[in-house]
Amino acid sequence: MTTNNPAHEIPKAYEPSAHETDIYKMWSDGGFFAPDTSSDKPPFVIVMPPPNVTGALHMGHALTTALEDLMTRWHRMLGEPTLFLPGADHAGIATQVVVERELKKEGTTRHDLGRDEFLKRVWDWVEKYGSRIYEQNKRLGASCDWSRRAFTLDSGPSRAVRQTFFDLYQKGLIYRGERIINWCPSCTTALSELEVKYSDEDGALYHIRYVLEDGSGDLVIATTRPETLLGDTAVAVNPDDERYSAFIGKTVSLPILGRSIPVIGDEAVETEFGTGALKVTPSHDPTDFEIGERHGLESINIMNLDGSLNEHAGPFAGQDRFAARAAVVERLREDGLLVEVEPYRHSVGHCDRSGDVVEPLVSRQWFVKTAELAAPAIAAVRDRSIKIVPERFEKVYYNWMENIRDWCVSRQLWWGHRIPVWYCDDCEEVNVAVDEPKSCDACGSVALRQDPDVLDTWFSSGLWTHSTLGWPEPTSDLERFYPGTVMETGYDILFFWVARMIMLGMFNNGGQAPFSTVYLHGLILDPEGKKMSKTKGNVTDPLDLADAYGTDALRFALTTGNAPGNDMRLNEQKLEWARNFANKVWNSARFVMMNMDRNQDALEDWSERPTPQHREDRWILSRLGRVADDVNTNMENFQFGDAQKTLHDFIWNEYCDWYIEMAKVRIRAGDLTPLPVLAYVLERALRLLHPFMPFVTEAVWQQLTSRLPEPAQERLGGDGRALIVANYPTLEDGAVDEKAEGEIETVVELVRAVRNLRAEFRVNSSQRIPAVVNSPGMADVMGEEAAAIGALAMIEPLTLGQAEGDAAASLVLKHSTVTVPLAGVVDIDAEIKRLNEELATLARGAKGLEGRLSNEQFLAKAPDAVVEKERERLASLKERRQRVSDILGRLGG
RNA sequence: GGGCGAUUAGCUCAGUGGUUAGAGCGCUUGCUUCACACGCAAGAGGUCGGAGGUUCGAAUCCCCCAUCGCCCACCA
Repeated sequence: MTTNNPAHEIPKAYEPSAHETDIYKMWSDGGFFAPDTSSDKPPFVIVMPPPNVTGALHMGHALTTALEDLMTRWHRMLGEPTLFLPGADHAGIATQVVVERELKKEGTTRHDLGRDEFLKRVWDWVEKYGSRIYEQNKRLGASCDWSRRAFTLDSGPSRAVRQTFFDLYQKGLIYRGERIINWCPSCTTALSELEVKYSDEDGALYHIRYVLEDGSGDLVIATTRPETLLGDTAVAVNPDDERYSAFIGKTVSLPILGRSIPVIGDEAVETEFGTGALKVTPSHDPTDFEIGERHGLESINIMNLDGSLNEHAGPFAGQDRFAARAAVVERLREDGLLVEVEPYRHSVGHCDRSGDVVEPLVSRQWFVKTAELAAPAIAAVRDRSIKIVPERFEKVYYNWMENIRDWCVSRQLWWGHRIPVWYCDDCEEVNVAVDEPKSCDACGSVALRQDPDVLDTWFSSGLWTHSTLGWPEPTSDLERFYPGTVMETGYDILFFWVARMIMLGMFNNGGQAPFSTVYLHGLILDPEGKKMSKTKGNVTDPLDLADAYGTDALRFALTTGNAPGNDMRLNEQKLEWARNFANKVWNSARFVMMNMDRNQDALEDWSERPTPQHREDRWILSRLGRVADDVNTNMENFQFGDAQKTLHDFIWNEYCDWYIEMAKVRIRAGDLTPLPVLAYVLERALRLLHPFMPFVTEAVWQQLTSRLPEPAQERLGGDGRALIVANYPTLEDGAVDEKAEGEIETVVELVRAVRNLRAEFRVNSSQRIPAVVNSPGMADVMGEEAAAIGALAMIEPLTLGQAEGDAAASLVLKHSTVTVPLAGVVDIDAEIKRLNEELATLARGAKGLEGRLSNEQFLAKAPDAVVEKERERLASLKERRQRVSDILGRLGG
């Protein structure tokens, strides 16, 4: 990092790559990322959603990191101990699939390797690639406490998993049962409801005839999965359906297999759908499973775990499910039992990971009883102990939580937390324990076998807010940093993760919610508004963008200009806009430092608010104070986009376009009093901007503050003399001066008016013109600012007073009238026309206001302040109208 | 079948009751002004998706409708 270069040697454009690495190292070496544990202030804690350990950083991660880091940095600068805790998730299925794919290339499988050898391979993989995601987050400037980084399979979080399982079991909230679950034949594991994604697909509705055994007729059923008829154990009709009520109690012969199955009546059957008769396959359909339970039907599983049919499928045993479907249909056709094949679009479930079609089937799995856990989690949001931003997601949360179903947590995988259950071979006792038991609790036998399955990845993720802090041990971190402050993540994992964290966090911590605010961000979409996905090939790598535009630009672009929870399209223009802003900051500093270096002798200590020498100084200081106040308010309300927009506009439009330009006029005239104000306001602006653009602000700040005497440097930057730990500005750092604000507003209006006239009359940009400013109430202001106005509007000479002569163009402003005598340039007729138009506009405005002010209802019901404001507006409009008609009179219009 | 969101300038988006609705990009015009062409200055461009209602006052609140997107839901 170059901190002491003379300003004229500073490059004209900000080059992110020349600074980012060094600055990050400086922060890291300085120890600024770790929370100050000596502080008495309540800490700010944000636990990073752990990315998949095998994954690469995508746009969603970049957004998460940008948002979490800006919150963290703001709180750090407020002097709060801040903990931004990073980590990674073992991501059960995802990781296992990746390694299995590797094995396949080598021509082997995990089964060939065996469990231990396979797990070794996965760990090797994690060793090799697991730190990639951390490095990527560092490139984004994440001010995480890396000394506390956690991995879900670390011993601490693993113990937390076993302890939670044990506690849930003790309270009867976890059980093992035979239930219908979603099975992925590719991953050969059970899935939870959430891991199944449904999509509408074209298929067929097969109408199949089931013949009554007493020869009295037949029933036609409709199904989308004809192969499952091999597992049918009944045919059901609605008991109120007159077409079929006579059949209830009879038996039909199951096509192909010829088994005798009963016709039953059940309310669940919709008379309207299909033929009104339903084949019942309790083993392979959730509705059928329930019907089976109600009627005590046998449940015949016809499928192997790889999706092929098993011995119960008779002639189709061994065939894959889709081949079997075709074969069954063919056989039905041959048997004359296929009545109709109706094209049919219906919803098909796919595995979230493999994309394979999911099969519902009955299987023995572990389930978490969620209703009891959900109740306090719902209450926590209702009583506002947890606030969801934006609020509309609370409704979504309630809806899901209030209809929550038991959570299948066992997975038939090898990579993950193995279920802490040991079965006794001798007495069949189920031993649930935190640590591996030596012998069976019931009979003392040592013939124990641990459950081969692992837990759903989201089970350990659900403990993340406290397992990372040492729970169940009563560590000082747990004591100090639980509950956390904000949980920031995408709305797409509200159910997967947030809901479960709230449930398990409260369960494990005596009902204490794991965080007080949930901030949900939207999705980053491609420029066409499409979701980014690998298969679509429209994925942009955030680090490529960071390379091209700088990390600050990427972060700024991702977090500005959209509201919480809304999706955002990202395009190059937006990144350019953000990059340009970083460059603007860089160059404004370059200007200030060049002037400081040039006038070193005159430079005073500007580390504290300088005494304003001029109206402009009072104005920019006042604006600084207001902006600081606005930004802090927006931050408190999680309106990050607004905070950044406010800063962008202040720095660019007010500080650069007006204050610097006005200051130039004085500096050129040899008045150096703007220098301390320029430096001070820039320094405070850098602090304000730091959470959003950490690198460029730190780079500039280091160079700027190196131009202060040592003691002042200390005072500015805290112990470390780094912006990252400087205090965040407040209203007091400026000083609201409404008078100065109003007066400069008038000056700005005047300068703009003259520029406008110049452009309209196509006055050569280098030609200075004369102007007369008539501003009775503001004469002293105009006098004092005359030099600046003259320079900025290219006026020469600037005369105060009443204009004379008629070959002139005039603009009537709020507090002044400016007249530019441009003999030979101004077309008087056109000028009269223009003024008449303006008169009409003013008259229209006045008429509207008069109407409103003569409305009794308005006077009676609107607040006094509003009425008063309208009166003032009307008076001002009338006064301006008078001035315009005076000018018209002079011109003879 | 429910629910949510979006619909505002050519494009991408801010803006939740109080002047004449804002920004960036793009566009037009003029600037090699000693911080910045990743720049400066001036400008054009909108009946805020449609209809109705509440209100002194509606882009903003309510009702209905339309289009697009997302989420949830066991109709085989």
